Amino acid sequence: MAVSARRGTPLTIEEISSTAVRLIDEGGVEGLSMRKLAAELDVNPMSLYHHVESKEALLGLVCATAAQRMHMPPDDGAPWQDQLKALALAYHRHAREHPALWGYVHTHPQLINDHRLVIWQTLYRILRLAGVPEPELRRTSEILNAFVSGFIVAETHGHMSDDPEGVDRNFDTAVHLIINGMVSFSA
Amino acid sequence: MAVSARRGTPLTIEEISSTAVRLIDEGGVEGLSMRKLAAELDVNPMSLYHHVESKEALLGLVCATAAQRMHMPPDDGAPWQDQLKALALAYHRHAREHPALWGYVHTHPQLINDHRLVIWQTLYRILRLAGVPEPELRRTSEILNAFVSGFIVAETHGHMSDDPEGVDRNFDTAVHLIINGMVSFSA
DNA sequence: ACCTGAACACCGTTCAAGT
DNA sequence: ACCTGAACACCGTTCAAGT
Repeated sequence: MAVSARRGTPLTIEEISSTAVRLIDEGGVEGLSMRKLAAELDVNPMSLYHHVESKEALLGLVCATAAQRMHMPPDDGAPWQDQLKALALAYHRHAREHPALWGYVHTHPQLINDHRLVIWQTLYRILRLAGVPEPELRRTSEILNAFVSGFIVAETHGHMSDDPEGVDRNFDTAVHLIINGMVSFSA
Repeated sequence: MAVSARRGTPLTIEEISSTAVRLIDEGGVEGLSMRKLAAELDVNPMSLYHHVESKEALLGLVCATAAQRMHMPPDDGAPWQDQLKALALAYHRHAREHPALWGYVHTHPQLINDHRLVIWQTLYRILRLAGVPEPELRRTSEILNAFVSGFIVAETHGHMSDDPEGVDRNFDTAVHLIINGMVSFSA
């Protein structure tokens, strides 16, 4: 059988990807090396290159994997303000689970640039509901995404001072600021 | 004279720092290595460690250097909306000069966390003008900074689709959104 | 098909030695 | 005081060889 001498099972991309996600969660993107990942999988470093073209490709895969784990709020018929807030909360929860990965995606946005992704479609739907005209959808969603990402990266990297009145007050303020800005924008 | 065998002059921190800024501008943060920097300075790699404790410390120095080059708009007595926009423009211009460094600072915010820095003091002044109460100044400025940084990182990393009606329309929209949000916030 | 070991060209950094 | 060369423990990746 063409099977590793050190393991019983052959490698799978899922195994590689989810182990990489875990290592990054634990030690940051700069803490991940092909060699450490291979050791964690109990495999020769070079075996990885049979499933992944390069470290950069691996990181792309890892970002895609993490993005798929993000769970979008359904269309529950609520007002757009509430749905936008729910979406922001989904970002927030996901970012807290994978802070290091979030920072990486934010500075390597090619990895999430595909506007067919659910996350963009959800944002489009909510912005339509808010009355944003069709040709402005892309622009507007990119801006909102950048704002929320910026906030979350700052927060997960400790750039947000704690508020004595509650941990999530900064986040609430940020979301309210955006929503208020949108309201007076469409008026 | 205790002078390098390869150069006429001894190294200075300024020389190290500004050369590092240039290398990062040219090839990104991951393109900078101590060895390349030393080669660029025509010096032995180990000489750098006499002026800088580690690569991480060097990057801190580099961020500080770049931040000092950022030129703040003066208090010209204009309405807060205009001054806030002018400040955002200053960010924008600076980010376009050092895009790689901006991404790095944004994910390593310890480097700019000091609220005594001019940039924070300028933001505080404008927010006071906008009627933000004193105990909310820090929170509010952190949020706005995160928004604008998020936008600029997205933009400088190619995450913003081009607008046929003008390059800066996305930026204008973003700034207007924030200002409108602030207006209805204080009302 | 899938895995491996040796090798190459790089890293950051320590340390003892030079002037 | 400032600089250097050799060395150590790491990297990502190529390539020819194994099953």
